Amino acid sequence: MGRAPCCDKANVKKGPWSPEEDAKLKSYIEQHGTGGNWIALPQKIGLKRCGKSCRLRWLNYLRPNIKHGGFSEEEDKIICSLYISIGSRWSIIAAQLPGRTDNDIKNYWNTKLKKKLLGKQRKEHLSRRGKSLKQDVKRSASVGDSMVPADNINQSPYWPELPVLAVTAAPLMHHSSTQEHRIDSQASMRRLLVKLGGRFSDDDHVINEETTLHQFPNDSYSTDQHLYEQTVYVPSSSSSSTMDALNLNNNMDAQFVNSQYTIDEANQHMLHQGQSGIFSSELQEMGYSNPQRLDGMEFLYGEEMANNRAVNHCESIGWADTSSLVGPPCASEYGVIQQGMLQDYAFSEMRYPGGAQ
DNA sequence: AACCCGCGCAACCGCATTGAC
DNA sequence: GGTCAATGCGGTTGCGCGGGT
Repeated sequence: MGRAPCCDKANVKKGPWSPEEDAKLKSYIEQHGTGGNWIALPQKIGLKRCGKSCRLRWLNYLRPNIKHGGFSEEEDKIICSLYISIGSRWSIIAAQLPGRTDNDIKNYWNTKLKKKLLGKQRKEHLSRRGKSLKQDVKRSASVGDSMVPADNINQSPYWPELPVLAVTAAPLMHHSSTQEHRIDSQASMRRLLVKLGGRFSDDDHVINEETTLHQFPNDSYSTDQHLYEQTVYVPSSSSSSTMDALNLNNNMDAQFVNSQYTIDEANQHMLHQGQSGIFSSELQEMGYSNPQRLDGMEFLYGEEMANNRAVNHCESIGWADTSSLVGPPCASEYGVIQQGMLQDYAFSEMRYPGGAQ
């Protein structure tokens, strides 16, 4: 029992749109609007197109103020940051980039940005691999031991130097203001993700975590507002409309869509928690003994992260609760992209061992 | 010149969600 | 509360183009 088709496929034209069709659709919508019914619209204009197709054409191409191509460095960072934060929710990401469509961003990510990241990842890997090898040779020579670097004995051939992340089972409860802020931010991010539709695999733990997170004595609006203010930046230029939207309802999605996400802040939050911990459990499930690998992503996080990671990778992290973030609609995608990158990377290593191309 | 291959992008497909009844 | 149609969304496909052989 299949799904009923949205239109009569036999009488519907498919494929690229002609300029005439574009003109018809554009002029009609500019004059009359969509009429709230995309299905009926093509018949009204006399287009042999599916309503969905018309909608897509309008949204992705004919709509005014659409930008195509030429993504800036800033936009790159926003896309990457949001992808890491919320996964492949392109419509939400697109809402943060005026003039960009979800389709455009999706294509850009799949064809360029992902590769760009992998390129950086690879570069970093090679440079550190070089350094590591030199050190290993030096060490082996001084110890007079086997030529096999001690670090590499238990490692996958394609993952020559992955730091091990120790994931703690419970949030850390330190009392320095920095730590408080850290845990606070972590909980904020987590809650934001939950509100965006994420969920946590260890729902049983969630209860415990909620009671453990003394920073959040209750679930009051003020707390949510606090976390929202922490994680969302409302640009002054559009503050009135955005604030209207915020005041009109408590729908976090709407708030998110109608506001500007503080990318840097979000990154800071995640990075201070050891953001890559998010992936750890899933990667471990996938059989990667050394899941902590974000090489090439450092540019998203800045020098601080790049440096901190080296220091922190053996420490317990306060992001432990979110390390188990899984499941639809977005959380699992962290793992997916990480998995994708890992697989891509491993594959390229198989083809070009040692990075020689 | 012909063919192959990879890339970028527009469009399609089908599932999920929403809203009206 | 259930059903169904419309809409939204993300993944995937297919085509055109340019570069390489």
